[in-house]
Amino acid sequence: MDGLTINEASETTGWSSRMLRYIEREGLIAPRRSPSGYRLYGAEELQRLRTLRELLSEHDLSLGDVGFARRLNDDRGLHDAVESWLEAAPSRPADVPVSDWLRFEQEKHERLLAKASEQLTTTT
Amino acid sequence: MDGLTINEASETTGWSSRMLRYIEREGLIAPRRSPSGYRLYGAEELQRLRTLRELLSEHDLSLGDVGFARRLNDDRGLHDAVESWLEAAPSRPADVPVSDWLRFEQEKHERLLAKASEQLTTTT
DNA sequence: CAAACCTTGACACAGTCGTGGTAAGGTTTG
DNA sequence: CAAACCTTACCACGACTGTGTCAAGGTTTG
Repeated sequence: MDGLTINEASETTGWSSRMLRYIEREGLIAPRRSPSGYRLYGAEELQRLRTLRELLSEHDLSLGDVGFARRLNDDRGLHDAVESWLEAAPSRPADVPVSDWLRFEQEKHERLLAKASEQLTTTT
Repeated sequence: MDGLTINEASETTGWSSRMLRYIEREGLIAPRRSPSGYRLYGAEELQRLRTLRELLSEHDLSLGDVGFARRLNDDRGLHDAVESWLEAAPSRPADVPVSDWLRFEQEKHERLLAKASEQLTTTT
């Protein structure tokens, strides 16, 4: 029997058995099965389970995020569609120079100040 | 005034003004602002808003998914981290040949059948 | 065969997502 | 200045996430 059962894997990885099944359903880590259907986690899966925990906490990701990244890797069509949409234009469009953007906040501030002093002086 | 205000953009894109603000907060489409802070949507943004709708429905994605894809594009460190985790091992490890995997269900089925007939014949 | 595992499926529950609405307050323009 | 916009911030609410627990039933092994 070369492989840990789900509860053994749970102990060495820190993931609850419930979460191990959940992770599998998300398509992230699917251990092989014994002839009777028991999950058998090998050294490789155990390592990946540990690094998965780090990946999530260090970059503030959800399991769904990683699952989506996997979809992007597996499905070229999806990857290209998303990629082309993203590249179609940056979130701050090219025709809006950074200077304008940065100036926005400042102008707003100035206007508010101007308005304020106006109202202080020209009390209608 | 070259640009539609949020409600005008809402009418031509189908997104509610509420969602346009939400989409902006997700980092997907940030229109430039008038000096007083009004959002001004240009032709490019309007087009992207329409294609965004298609992207989501055709590939069954969420706004969060696209936002995450954007993070992957913008943050090389994140991209590499996720990528290396994914490449570390396929969800169906190499040491589990497809044939084994496929055979699993069948064997399970056979075992169940065998068990059933056993119990029918050797009634304890 | 009984104890101690494993499996899938279902109920539960707090938290976040996607959406709408409302409130309090600037902006624009007749 | 009043109507009709816009802004941000908050409450609401169903649906999905992440997680636990329990139930009904197979597997393994002393």
